[in-house]
Amino acid sequence: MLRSPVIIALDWDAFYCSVEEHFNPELKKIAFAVKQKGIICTCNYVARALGVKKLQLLVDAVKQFPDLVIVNGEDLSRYRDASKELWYFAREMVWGGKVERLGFDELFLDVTDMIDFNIALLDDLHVPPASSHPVSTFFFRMSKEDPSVGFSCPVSSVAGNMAAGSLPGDFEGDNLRLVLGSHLCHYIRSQILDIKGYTSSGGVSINKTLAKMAGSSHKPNQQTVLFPEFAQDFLDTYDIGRIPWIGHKSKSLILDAIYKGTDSVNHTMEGARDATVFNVRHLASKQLFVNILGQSSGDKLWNLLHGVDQTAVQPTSDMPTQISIEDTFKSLTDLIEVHNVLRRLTYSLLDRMYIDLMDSNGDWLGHPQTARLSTRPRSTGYYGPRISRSESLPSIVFSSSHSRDYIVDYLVDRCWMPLFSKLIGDAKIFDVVLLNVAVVNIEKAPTKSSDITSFFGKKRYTDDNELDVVHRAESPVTKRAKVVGEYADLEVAHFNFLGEDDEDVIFEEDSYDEPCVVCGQRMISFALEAHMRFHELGD
DNA sequence: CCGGGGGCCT
DNA sequence: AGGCCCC
Repeated sequence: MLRSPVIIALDWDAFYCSVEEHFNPELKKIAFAVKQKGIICTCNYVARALGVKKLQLLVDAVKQFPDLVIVNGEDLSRYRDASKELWYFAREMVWGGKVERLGFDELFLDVTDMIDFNIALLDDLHVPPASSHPVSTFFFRMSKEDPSVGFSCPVSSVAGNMAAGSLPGDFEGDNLRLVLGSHLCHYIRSQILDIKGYTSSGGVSINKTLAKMAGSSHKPNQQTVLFPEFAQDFLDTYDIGRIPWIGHKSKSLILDAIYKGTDSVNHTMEGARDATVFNVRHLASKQLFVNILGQSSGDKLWNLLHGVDQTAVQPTSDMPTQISIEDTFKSLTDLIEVHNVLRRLTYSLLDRMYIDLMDSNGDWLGHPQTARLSTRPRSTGYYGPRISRSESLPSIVFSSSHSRDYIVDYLVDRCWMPLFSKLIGDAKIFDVVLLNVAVVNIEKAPTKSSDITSFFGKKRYTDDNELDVVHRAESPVTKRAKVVGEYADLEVAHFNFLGEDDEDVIFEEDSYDEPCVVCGQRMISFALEAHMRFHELGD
């Protein structure tokens, strides 16, 4: 018999607010909201009790709630750091590190292996069906190696809520696995609260979508298990637009297709078209979905309506696939202003690269290959589509021998401004409401920290072939050496750190002037701030 | 009056 | 390069 996966979805409650409360505990007692530009992006539960809404216009909110405290949340650094910290912490507890991050405040945990292992232990105990032994408890092991690591839980009841409030027909097989999953979820949430101080909502089910929806059904600081036998009933009352992965476009296409024959008044009237999962399931078909959404999306969304979601938890990589920084404006028409904004954004972008792409030794873990500039013309509206242009990212970005100011100026003048010209066309007259600078196509640097260092440590550089291998492995650095020419590159710097070949090393002495107070590593001064964040996050 | 990100697919 | 989706 095929066993179902056990998936836990976690969602940090009012995340940006929790982070702000972490920095300023006094906020816990008062109603406050986090704003970005003219919008309330989230608010704490004290404020929600008063009626403050997420995504409410700031002007409306302050008018309606004069005492509402407003915190600016346009700089995401603290939220990103906290998000990473909680993700790392959760990952420690999940075997194989199977944890996927969605946005800053949600995680999917594939705990199937942990459940399998513990179910086997439970079977060995010959515990009879729970109904006949309602008090039987079980020690859930969190470690395969150390039998003392884990927690005690009852196997005769679930932790937290049950979706639709329904007890399953039995507590065996997949149902028992979910019961154990609910206790594991509770334990993980408790650890996160006790040690990190963040409350969360949890969902437990047999796939990502059901787990996520279950978790959303009881908030905040609660959890919900959804047994597969109730999944269809649970889903049927939902509007299809509330199913994760069914967005506005898909919903609209689906409803248009279903109600194609109906009169145009009903078409445009809100609420005239029944969009419940139940209704759509009965009026549409898999074939219809495939026809209007394409094979892969149609198939996927049709399955979702039936509680079927085959997508695996994709462990989130330590390396982001892109890094972007943006700002929005009412109107931007002056090239000098654009230049100034791009300079500011580029400073932040470099910071982000030092934080997310450099290890604590100052070595690059990944090299973005592409620079992308996006904008939004005001002519297509504040919610119109973005347009973008890309080009190869100049390798000077990875140079440790140029000042940060120099790199910023280089990028703005040689990269972003030419791309901006491409975007606005020949007329040179423009009005844009958004600028976004990004580095994408991030290639993983060859793993060097242990392997290559020990290689350098043991070997002399007498074997040309082996040296060749090293050079080829570090091709991004080699490429940079061609551009930089007279300056030393990272490989040379490495030789120097290892006490090799001091004399032909040429780099600005000031560049490596700053020792880290934690580890003593010397590095370029402008990377130190980012470097300290690594220590704070425990690498 | 108009969030700042991020991922995957086509 | 853009479109969809998520938060």
